[in-house]
Amino acid sequence: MKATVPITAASLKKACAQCNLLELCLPFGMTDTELDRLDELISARRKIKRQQPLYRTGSPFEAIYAIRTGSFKTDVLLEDGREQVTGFQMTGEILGLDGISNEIHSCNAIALEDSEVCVIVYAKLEELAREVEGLQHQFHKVMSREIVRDHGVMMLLGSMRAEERLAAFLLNMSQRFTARGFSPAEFHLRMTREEIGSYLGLKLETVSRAFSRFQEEGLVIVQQKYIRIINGEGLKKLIQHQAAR
Amino acid sequence: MKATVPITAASLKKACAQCNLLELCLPFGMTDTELDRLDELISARRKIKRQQPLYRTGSPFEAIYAIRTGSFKTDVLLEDGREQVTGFQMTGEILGLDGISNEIHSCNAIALEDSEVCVIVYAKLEELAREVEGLQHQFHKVMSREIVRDHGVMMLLGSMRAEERLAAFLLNMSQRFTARGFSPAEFHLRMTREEIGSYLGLKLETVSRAFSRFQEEGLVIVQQKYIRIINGEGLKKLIQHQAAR
DNA sequence: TTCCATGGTTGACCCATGTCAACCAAAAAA
DNA sequence: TTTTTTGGTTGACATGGGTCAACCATGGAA
Repeated sequence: MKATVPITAASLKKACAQCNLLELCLPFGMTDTELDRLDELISARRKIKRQQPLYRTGSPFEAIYAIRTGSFKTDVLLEDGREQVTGFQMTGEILGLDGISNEIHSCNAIALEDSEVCVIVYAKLEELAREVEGLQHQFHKVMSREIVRDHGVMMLLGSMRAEERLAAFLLNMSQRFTARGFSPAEFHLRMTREEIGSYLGLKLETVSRAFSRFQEEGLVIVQQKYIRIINGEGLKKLIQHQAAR
Repeated sequence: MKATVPITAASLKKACAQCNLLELCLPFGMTDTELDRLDELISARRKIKRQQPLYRTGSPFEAIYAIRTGSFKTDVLLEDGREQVTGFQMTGEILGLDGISNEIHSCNAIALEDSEVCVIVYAKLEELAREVEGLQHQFHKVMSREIVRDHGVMMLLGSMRAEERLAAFLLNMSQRFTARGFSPAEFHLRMTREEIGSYLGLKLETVSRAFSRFQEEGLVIVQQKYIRIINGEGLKKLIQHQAAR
């Protein structure tokens, strides 16, 4: 909690109502009158430096977080050091839902770049959700969406081959950048090959080779973390038509 | 909805308060006074025959379900026919949370044996959760637990080798049977090798071979779906000490 | 500017798991 | 009962992706 910046009432007034991430974040779909009530919800903002944790496995759960700027990864570690990246999160997305079940976080959330989050104290969220129907509903949707997303990742990990996984990953990133007003075809990845590999259940060499093959086939242009999608349809076909494994 | 059995007020009065699955199900941890209010929540029960769907991908979402008897699998299908089993559910566990996000179910829920569920109309649940704090809290915990569980499966799929996955699966089943008052060491699996394989991201032959190897090593006794765990510690060690892959 | 550290690429080789096929066992159907 | 179907086991072989190693590129530090 060290880097938490408590914010004056003035600066956070209309925190959500004025935020340009409204459409992507927890308050999506709420009415204006409902939105006004959200001002009570954001108690503070917090800046996290690149590579620093927002929270760690085992730390007590007291808040969830909405990403204002930057991006994160979440991961789970095994005793023997193996790491499984369980997700990459971008602006407007919610972190910390894993903590509700046991009042302890069950994964690490690490900033991929210097980032800022809105701190949503969970007790306050529950309280407000009981009064504001739209907030309750949206919060449930956010949790459900996370479950659906996780099922998609299981599909990736359990049933797809290396190139399909990477193609699905790129299309997913593209779609999320698009939703944030960036180009669907051109973006900078914030994570390393190793982190992509961990997420996709592959070794970094395999990720690197798949990128190279995509480039050879004219599907994308890759320059380290810079990605340009040349043939998005080709990537989609790769996923659909590839033989079962 | 065809097989839904609307139940008379009398028969469902105290539906939850009297249910012996209380400790495993949604109402866990609620106070007695809170529990009394749950009677309004269970609108009907529904019987599902083995192999029949409780709901399907794409069907409109209107309720979640608590399993009273029997068990289910949930799966996601790709256009090309590939199946990913995303989970196996036992008594007291909640099905249908995937539907909240888009008001459409995003997976299939199939009965592994003749089963019965309590139908919890979602609109009613939200309504009641706004009034009954304990219900709200428990519901959030159930969703969060599902997210944490899914992360565990990602760990399995992304970072563990075949035998580790199966060992983790067996230990998980054992633990869940135990929680339901059955033997930790002896149980009947309700799913086929193919379904286990799909869940674990393996082919059924690989599952079968891993079972055989466990048996050779004296860790378990396997007779088709009947499992007897001889050396649970051995299974645990298998997961912890196996070299990274 | 040069140096160093980190991250990325590529090649050669290997092994865990997939594929294909035969056969067996149990349960369901006739 | 016998027959059929479905599910499970096992073997032989193939291959996708892992492992190990060398090298390259980039960006930050000095």
